[in-house]
Amino acid sequence: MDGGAMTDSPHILSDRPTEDADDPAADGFHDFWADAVADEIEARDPTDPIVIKGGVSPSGVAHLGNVNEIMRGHFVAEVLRERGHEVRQVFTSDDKDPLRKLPRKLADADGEIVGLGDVDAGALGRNLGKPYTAIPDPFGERESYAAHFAALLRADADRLDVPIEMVSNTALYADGAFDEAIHTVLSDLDGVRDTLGAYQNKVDDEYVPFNPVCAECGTITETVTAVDPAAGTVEYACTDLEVGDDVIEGCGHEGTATFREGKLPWRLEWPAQWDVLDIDFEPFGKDHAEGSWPSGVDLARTVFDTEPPVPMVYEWFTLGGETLSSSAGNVVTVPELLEILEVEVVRYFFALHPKRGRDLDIQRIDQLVDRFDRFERAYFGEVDNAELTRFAERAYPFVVGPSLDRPADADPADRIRLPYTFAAVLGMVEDPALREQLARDEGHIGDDAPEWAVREALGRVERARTWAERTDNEYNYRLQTTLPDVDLDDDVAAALDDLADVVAAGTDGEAIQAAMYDTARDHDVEVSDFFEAGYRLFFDQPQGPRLGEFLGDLEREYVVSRLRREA
RNA sequence: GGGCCGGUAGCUCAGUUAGGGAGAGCGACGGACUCUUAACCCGUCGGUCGCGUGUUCAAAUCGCGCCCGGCCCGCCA
Repeated sequence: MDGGAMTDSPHILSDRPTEDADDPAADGFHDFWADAVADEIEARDPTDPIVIKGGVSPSGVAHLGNVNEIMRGHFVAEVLRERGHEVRQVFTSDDKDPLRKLPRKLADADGEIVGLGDVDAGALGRNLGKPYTAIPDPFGERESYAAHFAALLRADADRLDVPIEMVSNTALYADGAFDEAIHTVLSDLDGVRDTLGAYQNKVDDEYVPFNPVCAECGTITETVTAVDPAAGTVEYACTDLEVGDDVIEGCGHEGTATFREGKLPWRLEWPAQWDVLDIDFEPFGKDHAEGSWPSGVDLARTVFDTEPPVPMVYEWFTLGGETLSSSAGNVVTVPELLEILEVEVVRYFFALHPKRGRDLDIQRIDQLVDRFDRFERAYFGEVDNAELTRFAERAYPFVVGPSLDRPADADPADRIRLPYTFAAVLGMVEDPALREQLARDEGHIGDDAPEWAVREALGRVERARTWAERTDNEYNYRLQTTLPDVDLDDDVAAALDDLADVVAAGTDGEAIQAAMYDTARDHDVEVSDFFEAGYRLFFDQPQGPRLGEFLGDLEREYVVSRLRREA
C-alpha cells in the first residue's frame, strides 16, 4: 500500500473528512448523506455523464436487500442531477456467473416467492455450472434464468420510480467490451498474480484469471492450459468445478476459447467493469468492503491503469431481527412491501443513513410509517426539531419522488396522512364512503381538504388493511356483512334488544357507548361480557375497536337489525 | 488470531463529520371522554449514550484499552 491507502477506505461516511484546503467541494457538514457522497464524486472532477453503478448476481429472489444497490445509488444520482450534472445509473446483472447451486426459493414474474417444487427444478439441476444466461427461465417466460431475474430487478426499480439502465454482463463479453481488459490481464499474468496474490492465497504461478465456457458442455471451466493474448485465445480443459463441498463435473473436453467465450473471475471482473463502463461511483454491501474492494482498487491501478470509483459501504439490514435469507424464507420483495406501504415510505427507508444497521419489522411497520409521517411533517415545518427538520428539508424532495398524482395547482402542504394504525381501523369496514366518513368524523380530514389529498389519505387504508391481514394482528377485524353464528345468554340477548331500541331511536356514537354500560347494568350482565357479545355480532371476534362510537358511524338500520340478530 | 464497521430508553431510531441542552415516536403506566374495551386528547415513568480510562473548563461525540455483534481475512459473488 502506498500513501494513497488512507483515502482508499470505502467507509467514506464514517471516516473523518480529509483536510484539503484546495478542495472546494469539501465544504463541511451535510444533513443528507447523499450530499457528502456527491461531494466526494465532484472532488474527482468527473466528466459528464457521471456514471453510477450497482450490481447483483442473479439469485432466486430479488429481495429488499438488493434494493440497496438501486436506491442508494439513486439518491446520489438525484443529488448530482440537482447540482447540474448529467447522470447515468447503470445496474449490472452479473449473469455470466455460473449457477453454483440450486436456489431454494424463486420469485415469479410478479415477485411472488415460490418453492423449487413449483417450477421445472430438473432443468435447473441439469444446468449447474453454466452461466445464468445459458439456463432456461424456470418459469418458461423469458429467454433465460438471467433474463427472468433481471426483469424482476427492473420491475422493482420501476415500482420505486428509479430510472436505471440494466446491463447484462454476458452481453458485455459477447460484444467484446471486455476484450481489451482481458487482453491486458493475460498479457501481464505475472503482474496480475503479484497484485492479486497479495489478497488471495489461491493465486500461484499457475493461476490464470480467465474462465472459459466449455464449448462442449457449456459449463464455466477453471483450467486454462495456455494463453495467446495476441491471438485473443486461451486453451482450456473442462475439469471438475469445486463448489463448496460439492463438485460440478467437467466433461473433459479440451478446446480453444476466445475472450468472448469466457469470463474474468469476480476479483478482476469488478475493476474491469469500472474501467469499461467508466464508473464514477458505486455503493456496495459490507461484505465487499474488506475483500474485493481493496484488491479491486489495487488491480484497477496496477493492471487496468484506471482510478477506482468513489465507494460507499452500506450496512445490511435485518428483517424482523433476522438476517435476510431466501432459503429460510426470511425475505420480503418490493411488490410485497408496496402492498402495505406507500412508495415514498419505502424510499424513505433507504434515505436513512447507510452506515446504520437497521431492522425492518413487518409486524410493526406502523412505526416506520409513523417516522416517515413525522419526517414529512418536519419538511413542512410542523415539527419542533431542528435536526430532523434540516434533514427533512434536504432529503424529503428526493424521497417523495415523481410518482405523486396530484393536480398542477395542488399545494403539497395540504396532504393528509392518516395515522397508520387508524387507517388499519378504517380497514375493518369495506365501504370506501364509510371509511371516508369515519376519517372525517375523527377530524383527520378537514371540510376544506382537496379531493386529491383525500384520495391519497384513503389510499393508506387498503395498505394498512393488507398489513393487518398479513400479520393477523390486533387490527385484523372485519365488519361482518352477515350475522355470525353466536350463542347468547337470555339476559345478554335482552340487553342487546334494549340497546337496539336505543339505537333505533336515533343516537350518536358516544351515546351508544354510554348506553352499552347502562343496558348491561340494567340486565345484570357483566360489561365485559356485553362488549364481547357486541364484538362477536359485528366482527365475529371477542374483541375489537371502541365499539359504541364505531357503531354510531355505521348505517342505523344495519346496526339495529344486527343487534336484534335479525340479519 | 488479524482488519473493518456498528453498539444511544422495553422497541424502532435521531443526534457522532464541527466537543457545550440526552432527544423523538411507539410501548408501558396513569388520566380524560357520563363509560375497565385498543382510533383521538393530556400526563408520567423510562437511558452509567456497551465498559474503563485519558485529553479538556466541558465528551454520546476526540485518543487509548477492553466487551459484545456483524462482515472480511478460504472458494464464490
